[in-house]
Amino acid sequence: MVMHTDYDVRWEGKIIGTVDRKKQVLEAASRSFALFGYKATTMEQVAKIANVGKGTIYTFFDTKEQLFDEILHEVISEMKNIIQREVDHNKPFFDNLFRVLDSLLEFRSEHELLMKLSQEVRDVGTPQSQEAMNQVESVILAYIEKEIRHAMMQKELRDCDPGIVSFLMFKMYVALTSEWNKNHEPLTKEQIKEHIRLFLEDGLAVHAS
Amino acid sequence: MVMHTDYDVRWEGKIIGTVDRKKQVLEAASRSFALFGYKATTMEQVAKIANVGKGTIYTFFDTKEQLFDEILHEVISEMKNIIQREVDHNKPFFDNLFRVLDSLLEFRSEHELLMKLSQEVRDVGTPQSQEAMNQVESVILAYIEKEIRHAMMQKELRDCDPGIVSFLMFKMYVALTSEWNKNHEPLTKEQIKEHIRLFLEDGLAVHAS
DNA sequence: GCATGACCATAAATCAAAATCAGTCATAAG
DNA sequence: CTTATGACTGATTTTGATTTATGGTCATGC
Repeated sequence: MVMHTDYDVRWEGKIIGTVDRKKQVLEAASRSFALFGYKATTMEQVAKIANVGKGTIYTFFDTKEQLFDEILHEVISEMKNIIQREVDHNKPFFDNLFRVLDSLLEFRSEHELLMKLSQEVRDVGTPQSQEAMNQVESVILAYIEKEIRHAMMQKELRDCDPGIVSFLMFKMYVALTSEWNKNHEPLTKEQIKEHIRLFLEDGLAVHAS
Repeated sequence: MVMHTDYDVRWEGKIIGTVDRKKQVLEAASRSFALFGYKATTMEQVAKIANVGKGTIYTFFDTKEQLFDEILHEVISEMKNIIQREVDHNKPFFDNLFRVLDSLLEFRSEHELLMKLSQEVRDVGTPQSQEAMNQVESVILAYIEKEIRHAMMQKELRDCDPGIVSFLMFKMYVALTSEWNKNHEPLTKEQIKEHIRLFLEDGLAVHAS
């Protein structure tokens, strides 16, 4: 069954546009979740922003949680697209890694939602935001792990446990991009990349040569 | 002014022992803080365990916080001792690092208190436990940073920013010893050391040789 | 036929009463 | 006399009863 979501907008009898109510709702909810987090976003507020009656939202989404999930999966999907776009298996592992990091750091809209959700996890511990962050984390970890396996096969990386190493790489990234900022001036993108290179690519020790 | 803390314990007129009330209080409080955390430890409880009146505690310590601080500084001091005992500047940096890690992981009593406090930070966010963990963290960071500077001078380590690198090493350690356990089976001490070696000493990349 | 907002049940915020606890001090013990 | 003590106090936290807010429904009207 296909549901109508488009309606003509008329003025003096003439069609001057169409309005996709579902899209309106999704956009309003996106902005609200990114701005206020999951808990502080109310369905009435979303309806107001979307210029729709509250009941209308429930013709598209069964619950608040489903609406949130749809938006979250959009974000995750967008992240996967970025990754796929940037990864080129003809190029070296570290090239791909840094290009993906760069691109991910660019995407404001994704970042705003994720930052707000991780703040909500710290401050109130909303289960839905907790769960959302877990999902995002596991998507990222799965990508890194896959790439590590590939690079290991290509003998670009040493033999290692991809699960543990991907976990460590992710934690390192989070440490540099967000935990460091709690007590220090934020690092530049260049500093972040340089330190990831130092640990992953070169190693810290001076080797006999 | 010197305060009495020792008293003779007599039986049928004969001295059969002495009791150091301050030591009793410190021991009781140590166990209680490690078992229940800062907030859930009450002064009355400490008095009960120590077999003293509540008022007696206040002849040695002005406040609950001061009592806690004294115990915390004992722990920190013990950690510094361990470090000093294990570090030998004639040996390589990574040797020292791993020996210190080993010894720190042994010390049950220290670990119990610190684990309880970090749980308290997550679960209730008691300011005193927050502050305590910050102090411990900065002691550890200061040690790592000092050792990194020394190793850099000895040309054992590459040129790097000691502040950022010590921060990353610490975060890596925490990731391996405690964050990993939230979703996986704990790693063995050997696995932990092996991965720290992989990242810090060797680097992950296969280098042309 | 579809959007809507008043409506309902439940979950969250509020607030006052009750309980707890850090810290004091008058008294007891030695 | 000196020191230990636990009943006491005021401030803070917990509790639970009441109010408010919110997710979700549905009868109405456009």
